[in-house]
Amino acid sequence: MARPSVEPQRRTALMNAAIKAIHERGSLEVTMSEIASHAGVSPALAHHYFGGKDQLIVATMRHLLSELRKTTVAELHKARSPRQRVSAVIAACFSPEQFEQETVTTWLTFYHYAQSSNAAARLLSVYFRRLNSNLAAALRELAPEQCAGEIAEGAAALIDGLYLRQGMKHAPPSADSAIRQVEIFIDNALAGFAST
Amino acid sequence: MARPSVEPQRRTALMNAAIKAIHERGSLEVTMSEIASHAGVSPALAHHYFGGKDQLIVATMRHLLSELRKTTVAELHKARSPRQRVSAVIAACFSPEQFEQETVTTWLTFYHYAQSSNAAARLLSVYFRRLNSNLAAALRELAPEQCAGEIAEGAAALIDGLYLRQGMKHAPPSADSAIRQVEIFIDNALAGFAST
Amino acid sequence: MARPSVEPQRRTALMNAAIKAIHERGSLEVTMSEIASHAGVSPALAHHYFGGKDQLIVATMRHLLSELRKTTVAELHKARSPRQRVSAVIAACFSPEQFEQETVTTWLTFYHYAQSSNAAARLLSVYFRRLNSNLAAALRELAPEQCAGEIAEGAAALIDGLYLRQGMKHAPPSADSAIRQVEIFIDNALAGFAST
Amino acid sequence: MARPSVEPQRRTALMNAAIKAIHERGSLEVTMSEIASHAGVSPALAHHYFGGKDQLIVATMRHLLSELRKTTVAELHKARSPRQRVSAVIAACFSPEQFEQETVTTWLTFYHYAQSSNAAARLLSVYFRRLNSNLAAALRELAPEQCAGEIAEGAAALIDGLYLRQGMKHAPPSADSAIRQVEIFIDNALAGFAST
DNA sequence: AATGAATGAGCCTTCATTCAT
DNA sequence: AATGAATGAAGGCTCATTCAT
Repeated sequence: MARPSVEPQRRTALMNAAIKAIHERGSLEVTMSEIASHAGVSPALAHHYFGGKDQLIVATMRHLLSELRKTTVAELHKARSPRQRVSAVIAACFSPEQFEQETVTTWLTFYHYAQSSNAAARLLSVYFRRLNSNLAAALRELAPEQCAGEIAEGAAALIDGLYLRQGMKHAPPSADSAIRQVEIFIDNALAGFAST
Repeated sequence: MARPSVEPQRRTALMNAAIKAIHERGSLEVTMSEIASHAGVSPALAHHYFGGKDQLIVATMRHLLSELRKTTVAELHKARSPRQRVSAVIAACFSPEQFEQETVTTWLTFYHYAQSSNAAARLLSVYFRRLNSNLAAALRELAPEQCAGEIAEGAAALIDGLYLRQGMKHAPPSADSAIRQVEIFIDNALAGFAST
Repeated sequence: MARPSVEPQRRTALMNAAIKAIHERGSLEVTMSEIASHAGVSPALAHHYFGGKDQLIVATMRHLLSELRKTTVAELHKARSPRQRVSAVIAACFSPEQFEQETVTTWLTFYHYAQSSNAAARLLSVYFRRLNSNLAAALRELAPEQCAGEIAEGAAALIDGLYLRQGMKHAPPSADSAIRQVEIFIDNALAGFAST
Repeated sequence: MARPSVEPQRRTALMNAAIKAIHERGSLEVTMSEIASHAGVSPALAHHYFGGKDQLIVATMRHLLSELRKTTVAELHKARSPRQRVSAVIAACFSPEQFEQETVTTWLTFYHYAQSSNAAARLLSVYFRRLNSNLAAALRELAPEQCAGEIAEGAAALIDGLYLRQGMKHAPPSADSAIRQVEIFIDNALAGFAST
């Protein structure tokens, strides 16, 4: 039986180490050494597996993005109505895995990174589109096309804003109140449309 | 008559140069040389006037913040009702001076910087409090204490989210749609409360 | 019967791989990985068989030198007169095996290497002496001791110079014209001595 | 009166330091630190003035080349006949400034460098052309076109070969014997032509 | 016999910062 | 008031080399 390759383990370990390191510094201004030592390996190994710092960062972004996606898919699977599907998307964004301090900080750092890295910008725009289309798809069954799009946009912006503010605080994240804010936003928006 | 010192001019020029440079790079990873040459002076002079890079950055933040404050005060001055005062605060946030591409980019960069700089964090928390209290003060005359606070928080988060998304795009900012989003949010929220 | 060891094959393969790699880079700044992958093996194996990069390089030099020697001996064997022996030595230097692009490049690289490696310098001085004594031995039968030595020295320098210039060009080597240059040199030198 | 800029001084000092350092190591595998400390400055300054290691190396080549050119021009100026012009070119190549140990080593190193650097290759080909045309121009007045070209090529190759061999030795250079070799080569070649 | 995994050491380069003028 | 000159400190990256399997 072939000896199982350690590469995937190392890669995952290094990406998690990157998240930790980024959270500690609060920015991408972390050294490869810092990241590597968080993973208990040498900086050279990080280069070996990722080819460079930028690539490690981007891989980590991709990693986080795919985690979010998995969570979203899982939540959507449980939903039984359009409105529940909206809630599912929101819940995924603020699920414990996504909304813990380290992840939020890293997330915001990536937002920032996207301003100078094309690769990062592309990844984020994928996320933007996905979030938007997930929300809009469900909302279109609850409001006319026009409104659905606008509500989705507002909700997405609100979610980002809540992340951002969460990232600023040094307090542990309170997912519940964040979720409530967005849910109320949706409810009010749908009600506002109906009463027109 | 004493020859007027050029110091204030230089300081302002350098802070504006910093904003430009930060916008170009999309991050604080700009060299002092870059900033200085944007202002047409030597890097050494920037040091002379500000004492260091961090201090120049923080001064620039303060500068931006005070601009926003002035605009807000001016807008509030024109308001004739509580609801108009809410709109005034919103309008100030998205006023042309504040919401042009360069400023938005810089703003986001500062958000990010606050995660690793205490001075920046302090400044931002001042902004947070002020925005929140401005909104809440007006809202308290339109909804009960409890609700007012929550609506203010939501509005603030939404504003930040809209800034953030604006900063990502490479398109020119569209203040109007942003304002509309927030205004509708407020309206819906107030309506939602009323119907309870 | 014992399975024949693969060691000699591997060693030869690695030395040829080194020649190829050196030619491609145009210098000794090739990585062990490059060399090893040219031979289709892992870098670790190259270490295993040679003990280190320097030793692989030196072994490759020795390899090339012994090839040249074989060719020279073969050519000398065919010669039937002193003058033909001179031509034999020259012909060997520019024989197809020796004077192909890859070999020339590698050869020059070794010249360069000799400036910082004692082992390389020793090997090269062996080559120098051998070339010189081969030429001088034949020439002594055509001119007095004194002259023979000087002509041999000149011829050797000329040969090196032609190699050097060949190595610079990116065109395929033209052995014929090189040989002609040296032969004419010899002829003229002998004629020059005679007319004294 | 304007303070005289130290830039030219530093640049020259650094190029000379590079020559020294290269001579010591016998190759371009010298660190910027080594070079800089030979010049008594920090490595950062070398970068400041040259932009990088490669550029410092190429500048040094250019420097050496222009020295050689100056010497050649000066020697040619003293020549009174075609044959003397040939001698002038040869003398320049082996003049004390050019043919001291350090310079020779550096020169050979550059030959080698040209195999992997386009900039270096371009510079060297300029030297080649110049040397060749200087020799050929003078020779054309002493022998027919055809021959002149071939003799010039041979002389150039011989000169390079003598440099190369000088660079190998650890003994001080003996310009005289080198010059004599080339002069005899020329004389014999011209005589050889005449007797045809 | 052979290699994947891992690392230590070292180099180029960048940049904020200082200082003499 | 202003700057050219210079540097120390630090980070990303490469690569020969080692070792357990």
